[in-house]
Amino acid sequence: MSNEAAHPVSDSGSEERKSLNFIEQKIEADLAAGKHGGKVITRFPPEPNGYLHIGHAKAICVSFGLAAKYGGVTNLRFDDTNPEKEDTEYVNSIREDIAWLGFDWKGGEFYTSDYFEQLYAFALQLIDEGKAYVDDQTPEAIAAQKGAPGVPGTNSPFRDRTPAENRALFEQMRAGQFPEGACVLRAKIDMAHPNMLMRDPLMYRIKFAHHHRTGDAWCIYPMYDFAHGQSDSIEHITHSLCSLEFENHRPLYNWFIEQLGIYPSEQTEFARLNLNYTIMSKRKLLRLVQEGVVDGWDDPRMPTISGLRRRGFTPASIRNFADRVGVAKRNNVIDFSLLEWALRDDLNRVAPRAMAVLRPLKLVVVNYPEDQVEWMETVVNPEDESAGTRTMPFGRELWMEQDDFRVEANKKWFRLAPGKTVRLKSAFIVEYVDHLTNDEGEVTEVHVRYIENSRSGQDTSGVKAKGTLHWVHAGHAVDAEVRLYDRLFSEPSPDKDSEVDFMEYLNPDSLEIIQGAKVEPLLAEAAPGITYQFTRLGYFAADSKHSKPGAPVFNRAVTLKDGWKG
RNA sequence: UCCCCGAUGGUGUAAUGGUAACACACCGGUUUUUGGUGCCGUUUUUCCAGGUUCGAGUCCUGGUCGGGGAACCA
Repeated sequence: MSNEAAHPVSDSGSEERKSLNFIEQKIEADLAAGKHGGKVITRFPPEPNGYLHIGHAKAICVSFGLAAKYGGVTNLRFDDTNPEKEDTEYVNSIREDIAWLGFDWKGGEFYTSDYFEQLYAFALQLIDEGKAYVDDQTPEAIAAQKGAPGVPGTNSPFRDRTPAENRALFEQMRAGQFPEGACVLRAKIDMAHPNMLMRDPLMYRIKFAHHHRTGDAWCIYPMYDFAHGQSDSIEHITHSLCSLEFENHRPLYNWFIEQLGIYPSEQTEFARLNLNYTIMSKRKLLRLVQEGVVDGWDDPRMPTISGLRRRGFTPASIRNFADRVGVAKRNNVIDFSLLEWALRDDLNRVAPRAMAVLRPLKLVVVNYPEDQVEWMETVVNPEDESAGTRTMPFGRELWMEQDDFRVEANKKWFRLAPGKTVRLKSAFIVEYVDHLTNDEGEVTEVHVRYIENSRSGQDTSGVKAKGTLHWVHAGHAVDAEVRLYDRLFSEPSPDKDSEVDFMEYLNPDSLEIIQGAKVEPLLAEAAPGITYQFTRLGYFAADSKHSKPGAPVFNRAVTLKDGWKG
């Protein structure tokens, strides 16, 4: 059960929109030119070394979305060439997150490690053609020979080994006859190339590490640059979309494909998503988890997909967000408010409404019979008639929100105060009678009188109430814990300053836990996966980790927009 | 120092040589039994200098500014 299951959302972007982003323009040009046999196959290539975040969500929406738009498919490929960092746990979470977002990898599920044998054969091919060599130098020596931007590098003394010699050496590398670090396989390109990545880049290194899929079958592993393009090529990926940081890699990507004479996949780069008041680096997110600053990768304050899910975000809202963000090559920082807007926009249409009082204040309807309970009918969602109606118990003793009462108030105050009259949502209009205070001067109880013929839907009283309050019947109320979240960082760009640790910018008030909130009976069994609108408060979802039937724990996904300038 | 990429309101994204537009944010109004939603509206924009052209955000040249670029990471 989820908001989306109950209300299938037609995907955004369906409305006519003439303008195409630069990748769509390229694809249409390619299609028009009959390139790639008129096909569009994309891929999403996560390294299984962490959890997916909202930045990946954008990339997923772009790669899967574009393929779908042009009648193609998308492959999911786990880029697992570094066994020391990768794990099956991450593979599973990545699968779950992509599926939850609403995409399926019709093209298939692949692993770069599936291609290790093929990649090895490619390496031998280059060796035999004199385009790759085994280098016995230390990492330090190789780095020193790289030169610098503007300064040409120098050739390795091992650069001119014969193909036969290189082949024998490389075979020995695979056979485990050399220790880690003893040698590497390098492409023979140009040590004076202006692009540093073209200065005889490493293709293979020795690692006696256990791989999550191939186990101990290999002790040499290909580097990213020698694996990614060829993997795309093997899968006949037509449009390999990635982030800007790989622009400098494109010449290398093309070089390997050209030298090998294999399927000409093409790489196109676009700007990754940046969101203010948060961080996107996997390494930093991991630190938040490891240092216990948050409650795991799926803490509702985390920008991870699992965190957003736990917080109460819907897949449709994230897809819509990605759509609004757009695709371009310019570096960008998106306002967090756009994400919140996307959530509200979706939830306003699909979220069932419910009554909850976060900070309860006793409200006594003094002229209402002591033992009487009436079940008031109300709509489940005013934006969706098909959602129907439900009933809520009403009686003499109710809970109201502390924030909705003031002892002193001016004309702009629409809520309850001495002399004021308000509507109790879906029930009666009530007028102030008096209130009680304790020794500290705090208000402990508010007394009102209800107007009998003002019942919701059958109001003949003629009385006007400017404000409408939410409430819960005391006798039927269920206690709940409610967790209110604010942005995790108080600084728009927590990693703006390399001198300052981003942890310095943590927002100390990013989580507020409220015990003893009072919610209407139907919320007692609320299940994670469905996000409710708590009337006048915001959108809330039961917490998947801590909520239990009868003892619910709610996460606030986002507040309602508050237009009150009081 | 060299290579690559980018520059349009506060933030994003369009305009594909022909009136700079859309969304978010902001501000104001209106509707409302959610101070929500909806609806209407205000404010704010082409980095600089030359050039081509009847006409330049768009093309050319130079500059400025910003981002990326050396890993036995991806």
